Parts: sequence; structure tokens; C-alpha cells
Amino acid sequence: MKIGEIANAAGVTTSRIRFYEKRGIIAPALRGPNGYRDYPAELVALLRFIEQAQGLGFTLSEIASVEIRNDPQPISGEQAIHMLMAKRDAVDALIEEATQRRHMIDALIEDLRTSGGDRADGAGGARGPRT
Amino acid sequence: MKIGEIANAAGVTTSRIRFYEKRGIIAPALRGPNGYRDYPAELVALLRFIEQAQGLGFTLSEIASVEIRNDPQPISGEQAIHMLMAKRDAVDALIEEATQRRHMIDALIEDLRTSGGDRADGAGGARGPRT
DNA sequence: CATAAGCTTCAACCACGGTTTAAGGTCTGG
DNA sequence: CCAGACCTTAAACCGTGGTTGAAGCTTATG
Repeated sequence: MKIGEIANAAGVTTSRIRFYEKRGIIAPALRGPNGYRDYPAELVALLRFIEQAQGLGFTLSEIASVEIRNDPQPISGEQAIHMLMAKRDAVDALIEEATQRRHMIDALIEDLRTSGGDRADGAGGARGPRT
Repeated sequence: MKIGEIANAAGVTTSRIRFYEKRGIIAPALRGPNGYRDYPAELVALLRFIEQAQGLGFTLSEIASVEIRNDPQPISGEQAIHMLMAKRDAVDALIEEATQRRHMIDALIEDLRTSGGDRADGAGGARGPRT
């Protein structure tokens, strides 16, 4: 798929895709004989994932660390497994952090509900009288 | 409390507090006869709330619009609750995505282990030639 | 009383995450 | 054949969320 098709399918701009590629957040595309990028259709899902993660406050570096790209040069099975396991750990870390964030959100909601709009700073605590 | 005390208690920099004040994210401080800012101790909790919310991907504008100050009119926690619930849904979606990714990584690792490290590519989504 | 620490304002600078613009090359349809 | 759509790179620009620095005033301490 050409960059415009991918961009259209994923709902992002072409400039954004090029930017991601330049930053190593997505794998460099294969190139046709005309120099045009040729992306796999799977990239659409990855781009959506990136948007999701960004919406949750993850930086592009964080996202890049949990994402796996097609390595240009095949590496030994040992290395590949090692790398994949590192990626898996990073994904686990992301899931854990996201789960914690979820809990934090729940707590904030509960706090707001019980305090009846009294104040919004309930979480994180420390509401002593002023010093 | 003077700005340095507040900053110390909340674990933020003084410049950040001045920045927030300038942007209207926090209320302007009272001033002593010397011109020094004098903040209520409650600001500490608010600053922590701001950090939390930022970590969840909220922009300062979003926070400012939802944040509840010492205003006479406590603006509805309704809004905040809706915002947080939407964010919670987004977090859930991300967790699901990440979990699927984790499974894909596991499958790849297994693949490499059983097939002797033939190929090191694949990811982002399905393996397979580009479409 | 001197000196450091802490406060003031204002302006310049920075990283991040892109978008926009310029100057092309390529491909498609009438 | 050629206009317009789509692709290329490189570099300039932008909003957000701050940090850093200069220059000066105040306050606390030996």
C-alpha cells in the first residue's frame, strides 16, 4: 500500500507517517522502483495503536519501545528471541502501567462521586489545613 | 505558604507554578507586602492532581477546564466524571490492544523456538507479505 | 553588616510532536 | 500530450509545556 492509502485507512496524515518513519517509530517502508514507499496493510493497525497510546499520555518513545518492527536484516534466532522477550517485558510493563492508570481513574471518579463536586483534588491526598 | 514551600511540598519547580499561574491553570496567589506570592496549602493537592491528570494524557487546558478551585461556584464534578469515564474506556481499549500484542509476541517467540530461528521478522500485526 | 538564599519579572531557550512549504519526480485520465 | 493527483526530500515553522538566565529586591543567618 502506498503512503496515501495507508494514511487514508488509518485516518492520519502522510506527513505524520513519514515523521514516524524518520523517528524510527515505525519500520522503514519498502520502496518501489519509483522510490515510492510500500507499506504492509498491517501498519494501519499499528498507527491506530499509536494514536490510542498517545491519547493515554504515552510518549512516542514509550510507544516505540513496546512496538515491534520488521527488522531489515534477519538476525539469529537467539538474538531474535532475546529481543522479542525484551519487547514482551516492555509490553507487560505497559499493560501494568495502564492497569494502574485505570485504577487511578476509578479512584478519581469515586472520589468525585462521594465528595459531590466538593473538590477535584482528592487523589494523591494530603489535604491538611494550611500551614 | 511561599512559592518555594509549595513547590517543595508538591514536588514541582517554582517556575512551573509561576507558569501555571500565568496560564490561569491555578488561581493567582495573594501577595504579601513584599510582593511575594502567598499560596494556600491546598494548592499542594491541586498540583499533584495536575501531575496525575497529565500523566493520563490530559492537556493543561483540559485540566484547567475541569479543575475545581476555591471558586465560590464549585463547577460540576459531572463534567470531570464524564471526562474520566471516557478516559477509562480508552485505557481499557489500550490494555486490550497491548494484550493482543503480547500474544502475538509470544506466538513469534514460540515460532522461533520450534522452527529453529528461521525468520526474525513479523509483528505490528500479522506476519505475511505486504498487501 | 555582609552574604547567601529566596523572591520578583521578563525574555530567551528547549524538547516533543507534528504541519507546512518549497522544489521537484511520477503516474493517471481525458 | 499534458493537467492534476500523488509521491519524494529537506528545511522551516508551530503550539504545548515547561526551563534557564539576567537583573534586581527581600529576608534570613553568621
